[in-house]
Amino acid sequence: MHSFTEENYLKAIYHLSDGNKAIVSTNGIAEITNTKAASVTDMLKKLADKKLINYVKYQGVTLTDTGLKAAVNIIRKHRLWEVFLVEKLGFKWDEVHDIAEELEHINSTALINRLDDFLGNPAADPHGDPIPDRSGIIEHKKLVKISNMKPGQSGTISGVSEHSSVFLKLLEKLGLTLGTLITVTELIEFDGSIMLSLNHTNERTISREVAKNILVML
Amino acid sequence: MHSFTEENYLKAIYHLSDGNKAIVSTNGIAEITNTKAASVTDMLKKLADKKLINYVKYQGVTLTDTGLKAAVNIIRKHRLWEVFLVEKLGFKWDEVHDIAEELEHINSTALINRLDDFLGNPAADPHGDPIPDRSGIIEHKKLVKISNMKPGQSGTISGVSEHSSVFLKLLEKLGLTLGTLITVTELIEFDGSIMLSLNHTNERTISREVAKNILVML
DNA sequence: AATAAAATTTAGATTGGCCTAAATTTATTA
DNA sequence: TAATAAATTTAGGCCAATCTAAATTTTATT
Repeated sequence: MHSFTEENYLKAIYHLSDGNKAIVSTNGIAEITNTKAASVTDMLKKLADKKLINYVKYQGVTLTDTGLKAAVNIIRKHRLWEVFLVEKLGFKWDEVHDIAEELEHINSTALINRLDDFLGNPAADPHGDPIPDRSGIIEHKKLVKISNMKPGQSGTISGVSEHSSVFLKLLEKLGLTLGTLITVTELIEFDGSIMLSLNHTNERTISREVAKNILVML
Repeated sequence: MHSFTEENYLKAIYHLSDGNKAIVSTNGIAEITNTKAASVTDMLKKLADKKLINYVKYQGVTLTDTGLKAAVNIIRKHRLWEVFLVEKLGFKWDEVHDIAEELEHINSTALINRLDDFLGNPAADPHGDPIPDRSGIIEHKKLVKISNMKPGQSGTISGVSEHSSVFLKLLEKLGLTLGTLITVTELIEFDGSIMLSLNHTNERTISREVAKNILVML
């Protein structure tokens, strides 16, 4: 289908446009693909020739319908493989990203659909990100950052917006894993940090930076 | 580690040298890698520079210890993935080769060792080929081609030396799958075809060509 | 042993993906 | 709004992997 590299660009554009068709910049793409802006420009021309993106010189890019479909399919594969790695092979949630990054490029619809069934058609990956179904539809849950919650509000941790291993390990250590019930008890005015209760039993104080990356279902 | 392409060359050399260190020809490699001899020559130089093969111009190549190790590791991955596809995802034995061909290049020792455990450390893949253990040791069973059996001899079908989908589907149709007990009842002198009984119940006549590609444990 | 055939290698080019340095366009700010 | 800064693109090159056509070496055959 598309080359390994093309797929990575499509995925990058998808992520930068927040899963939609927002305009994305050359430098933004360069940053998350670990390449230089000049290389990105080259590739954008190729992707535009293939009608996967709309590209206007100096103005940025958006995904076409075809491009979006392709990107969503890669996301689907990535997330299903992550579920497999955690649920079946016993990896931790902070260990699976790099491996899934490779597996997502395996090209077989039969494989991915069977894998989906084997896993019981999961709705979300180990980080709470929704898994597109085989027709490419994504069920977006309305989640709220802890940093946007008011004192007294409660909810269940249902996602994270930062996937680095250091961050995920920290959450684990703090007991802030998916499914945990939290209540915001206090906002610390001085530095914006936030006090929480976990499952009505433990207390935690987390920095604003951490709070921004934890998503809660109210 | 090594590039996708390098891995495919190593695998090709491995197969052509019968899993050993026999001398392999440029044309032979070109044939199974679907490239031209000139391309092979280029790559052989690179592999020789990296000490993965011993290469003497015009004389052919052999794998070095390092090269053999790398090749065996790819074989291990390929065969474990095949087991996964058949045992866990429900693919048929004639459907898994191409997918495993892609999966074998995924680069993670942790992944493959966990997969091995998840599958119960299988000794052979769905075609009966032995799976190297994590240290690279392969347990070779002494198997005999049906075409080399004498009338009256019995054994259990334990492998095939041809992996094409047409061949495997034929075996399925004939009931000549792994584990089937067969007895050679007669050799037909005219065309070399062979009469068998299956599990002491059914009769089958197979061509010499088919018989050559079925391996039996006596 | 000489010659023809087959196998292999070299020469020279192409394509995909990437780079640096220089040029151009857009955005910012004095 | 003119000048400066930032973002982006172009120009020109590099490397991996491939190819065709021509040259060379080995093998097979008179």
